Amino acid sequence: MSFFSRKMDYALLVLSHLHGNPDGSSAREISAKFSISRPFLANIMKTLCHHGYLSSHRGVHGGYVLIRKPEDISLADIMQSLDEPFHLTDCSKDIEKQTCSARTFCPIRTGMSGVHDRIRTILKDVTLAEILDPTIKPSVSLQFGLELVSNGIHK
Amino acid sequence: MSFFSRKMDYALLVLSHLHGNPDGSSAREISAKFSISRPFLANIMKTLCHHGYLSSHRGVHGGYVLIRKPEDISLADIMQSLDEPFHLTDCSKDIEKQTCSARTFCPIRTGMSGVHDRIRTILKDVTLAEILDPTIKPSVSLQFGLELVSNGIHK
DNA sequence: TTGAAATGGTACTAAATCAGTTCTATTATT
DNA sequence: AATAATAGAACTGATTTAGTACCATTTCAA
Repeated sequence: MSFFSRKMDYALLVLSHLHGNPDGSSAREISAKFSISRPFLANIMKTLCHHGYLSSHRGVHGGYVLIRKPEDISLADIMQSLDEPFHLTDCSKDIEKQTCSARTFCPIRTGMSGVHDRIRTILKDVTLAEILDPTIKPSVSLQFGLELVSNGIHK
Repeated sequence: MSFFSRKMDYALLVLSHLHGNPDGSSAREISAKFSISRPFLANIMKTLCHHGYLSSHRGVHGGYVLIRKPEDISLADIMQSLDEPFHLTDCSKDIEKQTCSARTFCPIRTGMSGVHDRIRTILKDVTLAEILDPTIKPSVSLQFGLELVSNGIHK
């Protein structure tokens, strides 16, 4: 198994694509471009919209627009929205709840906690902005706000 | 799903326990101490032995002994021995094989590769020595070699 | 010499998770 | 009215994980 689920991977693809297309794009368009299952991708985009990353517009020329700044979207955020929060081992959750039966004598508890924190730090520090390929720039800058988006897609 | 499989988690437990018990220990003993399925743990210990982390001794007072130095065992090593090498996404493998259909225009390829490397670095850098609870000292030092191990367990 | 306790090796199985599908409803454009 | 999009929910198939089961071999001790 991979560290990132396909949902996670596709979500990053969607967010990156939408960053490069500030006028918005549809599930059909993106699934075609990257040869990805359309309904599966559509579900992911619904979820991203639901969690406030995207705004949506229904109807014939509908689609989604990225409404959060890439610097404000961390990998940890996306993971939590689509799958579940990062945890190193099954017992990470038990430890938080103090239900691990070996908690008083577990020889790796402290060490694992350190590893957990180190990976978690990466996931919180790395944002979409860092993932974006620097050769791909948005065709219309978002810095002036969504009001400037040409077809007026909004939520 | 957790980042580390149970096999991985239990393996770290086994290695740590054996470090604290240089005379060796058996699957029965460890499974009892940590309330873990014995046959499952036994399989993991077989694998660890097979990959050269442990030596084994059959028979009534048999068991396993840790034969690699904790500083020489990285998390990446253990992961590779028990499950498979770390990879960030499914397409990590495709990228290596140049079979990703979007490789020429994938907007996240470079960025993901960077994240992959950062996590991989942690897994290669963190060793069993760092995981071990510093308050637990082996009762007999291994620094003089296995010949000194009291019951003469060897492979 | 026999029984118990350990590993060696392999194959198998049940449950959980992931990836993806299906269906129906609603909205908007042409 | 037809079409193309999202909204939402339930469902399914395939894969993976976690754990079992079995039998053989080795060793020790009574």
